[in-house]
Amino acid sequence: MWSDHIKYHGPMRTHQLVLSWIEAELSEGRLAVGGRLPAERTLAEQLKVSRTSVREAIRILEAMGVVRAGVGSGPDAGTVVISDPTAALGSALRLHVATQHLPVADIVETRMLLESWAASRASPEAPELEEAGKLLDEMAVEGLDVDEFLALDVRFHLALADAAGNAVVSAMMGSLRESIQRYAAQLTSSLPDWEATATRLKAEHCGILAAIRNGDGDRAARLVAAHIEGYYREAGMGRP
Amino acid sequence: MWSDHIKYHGPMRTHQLVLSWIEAELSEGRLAVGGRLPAERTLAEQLKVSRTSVREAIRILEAMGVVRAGVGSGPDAGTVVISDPTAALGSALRLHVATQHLPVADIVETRMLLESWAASRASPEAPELEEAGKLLDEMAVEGLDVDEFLALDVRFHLALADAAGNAVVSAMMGSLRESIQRYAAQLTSSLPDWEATATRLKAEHCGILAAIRNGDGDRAARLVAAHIEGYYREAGMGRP
DNA sequence: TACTTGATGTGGTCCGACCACATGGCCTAC
DNA sequence: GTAGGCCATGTGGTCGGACCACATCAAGTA
Repeated sequence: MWSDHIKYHGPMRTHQLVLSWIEAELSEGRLAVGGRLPAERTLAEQLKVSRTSVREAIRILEAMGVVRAGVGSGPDAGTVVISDPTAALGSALRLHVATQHLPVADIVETRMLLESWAASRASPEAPELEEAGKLLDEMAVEGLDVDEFLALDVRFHLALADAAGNAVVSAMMGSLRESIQRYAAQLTSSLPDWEATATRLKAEHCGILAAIRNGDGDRAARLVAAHIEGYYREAGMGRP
Repeated sequence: MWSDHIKYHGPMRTHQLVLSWIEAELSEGRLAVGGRLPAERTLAEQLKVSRTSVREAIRILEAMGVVRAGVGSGPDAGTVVISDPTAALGSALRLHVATQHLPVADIVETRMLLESWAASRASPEAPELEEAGKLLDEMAVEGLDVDEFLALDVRFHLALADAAGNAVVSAMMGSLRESIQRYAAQLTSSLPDWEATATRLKAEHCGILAAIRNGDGDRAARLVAAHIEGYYREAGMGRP
């Protein structure tokens, strides 16, 4: 006798009570990013629950990227509210990839979708493009090893995603990259000629950035899609 | 002296050790969906940690939609591995919306992006379209109240997303809807003429489904985008 | 045969203790 | 008067043990 879209959650467990209290505090604005939660022992007493349950709730919030816990005294101590959606989505996706219920191919496809949309929407004047340009300069120097190059590559792509100005898309992009990072590194090691690939990637990066700066979103989107698709194809994904 | 893309995680906390053990078991295939974790007390003894830490790890996995914990004996008891990515993404997004760091407008925009992509990619023969058609029939009957209609509407849209065959996109779609469900319900109550709106929505649903069945993905995508955008505009979002 | 009852094993909750850590103020030595 | 060391305080982190509610199953009983 329950509506379809309202799940029956049984008797609420204690840590969920704590969770909803904190979520309410956030929604009502009594708790904001940068603010601190009451100390665990205090909160336990206030809510008439055990410290154990409070801690379980905080663990969840921490895993969700909503809170950061620090020991000791001073500015870094206590449990403070942060906002890192990428952390939550990233570890969730990684775990579900581990269960083999999220195919890596679907993640790559989703990444192409989000990233080409972002490229087509990015404003030519977005400040993030500055950052992206600087990253390209860093990638251009000689003697970079593979890991360094890849780290810069990640940041370049994230900067492009940020330039579209949609926080949800940015967070999802970041988490997708994170969830398949290990996998991607593995792919890279199987490339026939890394130097050649790196040169090509750099050229494509420049093309993408130029297209965005010229206001040609459609072209940028096409280039991004080709860029990503080409990389994974060259690395031998999908067609074993 | 740590590479850019490898974060230094300080001394690993005990529950994280449990977490990585379980994640490894999943990755190595020793633990799969439907399988059960060792009992909390057993696992604690195996890993030489306290039951508290084991429980914290399990709490996180539960919040991530990776396991389900059940008391008592029998088939529903114990901690069993499931796979519900939507749960994780949904609560994460909802929490971050609460912190006001994820604008609702960005979520709506992302939903439009994902859903129109799904419509353009859906195969005309996808079995999910059967389901979608049945849902349209149910929505056509007279005397449905608003909540019932909305519940069917959600399922219709999710069915379309599933028809594209990308698990990541499906999960993200579901979580986006979940995270703004309360908000959407609030919007709906402010509609000037619900009956008229419902009639229009039903007509647009039929048009979308027909376009997909005809293999006209581009048209379907355009219709979906207009469908969603029109709804939120009519309800007064964005342009106050 | 049908019912009751207890043993067993599960997660759920709570408590009290101790640890490591970081700060701040007090107290001492110079 | 100042500089240094030291301890009180408060934070999260971990642990072990206890008890509860619940569901099943097997043994005993009517």
